[in-house]
Amino acid sequence: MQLRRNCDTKAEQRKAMPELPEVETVRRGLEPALVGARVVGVEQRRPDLRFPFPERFAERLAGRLIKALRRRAKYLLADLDSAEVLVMHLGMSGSFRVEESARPSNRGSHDHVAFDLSTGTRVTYNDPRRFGFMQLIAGADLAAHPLFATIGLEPLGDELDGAALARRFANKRTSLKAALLDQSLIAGLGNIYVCEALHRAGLSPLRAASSLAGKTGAPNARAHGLAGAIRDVVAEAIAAGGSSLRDHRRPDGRLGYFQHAFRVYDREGTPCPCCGARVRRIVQGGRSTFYCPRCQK
DNA sequence: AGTTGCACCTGGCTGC
DNA sequence: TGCAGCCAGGTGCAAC
Repeated sequence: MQLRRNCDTKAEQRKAMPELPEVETVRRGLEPALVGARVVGVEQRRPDLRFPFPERFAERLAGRLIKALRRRAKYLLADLDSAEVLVMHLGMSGSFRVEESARPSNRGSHDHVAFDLSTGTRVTYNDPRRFGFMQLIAGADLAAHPLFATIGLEPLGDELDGAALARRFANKRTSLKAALLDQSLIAGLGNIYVCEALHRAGLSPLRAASSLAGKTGAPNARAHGLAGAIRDVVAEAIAAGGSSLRDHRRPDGRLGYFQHAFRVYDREGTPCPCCGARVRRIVQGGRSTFYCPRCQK
């Protein structure tokens, strides 16, 4: 099954970071395989990823029923019948592969964990850069856990609107770009979707985060526009199957490929699709920012 | 306290 | 052709 099509831009060939839409796509792909299944075996091939695996990781998972698979920000949360939650983060290059246990493909050099399920399915986690990690956390402690206690608004659903955005960004001295990347303000956005949302909203990444509210603190048109742009960009990417490109496979084992063109991300020097001006690349906080200097003010 | 910058890690690309 | 060196990025933590 080959889903790769011709790639025409550098971005499509090269970039594939699991931001919220990609993680949600992975969740939806893994859900049918995991939920309702029991873990019958865990093959853990190294002691750590970004962080060490939890103590007695395989032992604590063995025999457990997976009751649900949720997502919070960029985290996948598998609810177990032991009242623990398996928390998984894909880092920058993590991916899952689903196949039959009886006929597993050759072990990849970066296959770090494999879960064998009661259904005869094997789910393998692969992560070349090992920026991902897994944790086991008691369900009752999840909300207060340091990983989740300070996480910001979900861009999906109805909690993110202009007022919430303006409130969160009020008094921030930093740039819109940096504020949008801050997971404690808005959850799940990474470099790609921040660039895209700002372009869509027509706002400069250099603009002060605090400029989304008027003197009274009320959200202005920029706040409403940006909130809408974030929701739209994320929803469209999920609908398109996540912008999962080369080093990010969909959990069914296929290359996650889809029709999705970034308007500015990694398109330095190419014409802005809105006005034709050349897309500019700058560095903010050590990260590339791509934007249109004419459309985005 | 709020903000900035670096380390972690590896594959892929660029330039010699 | 081969190889060294740089770049990408999410997160946590150290340093201003």
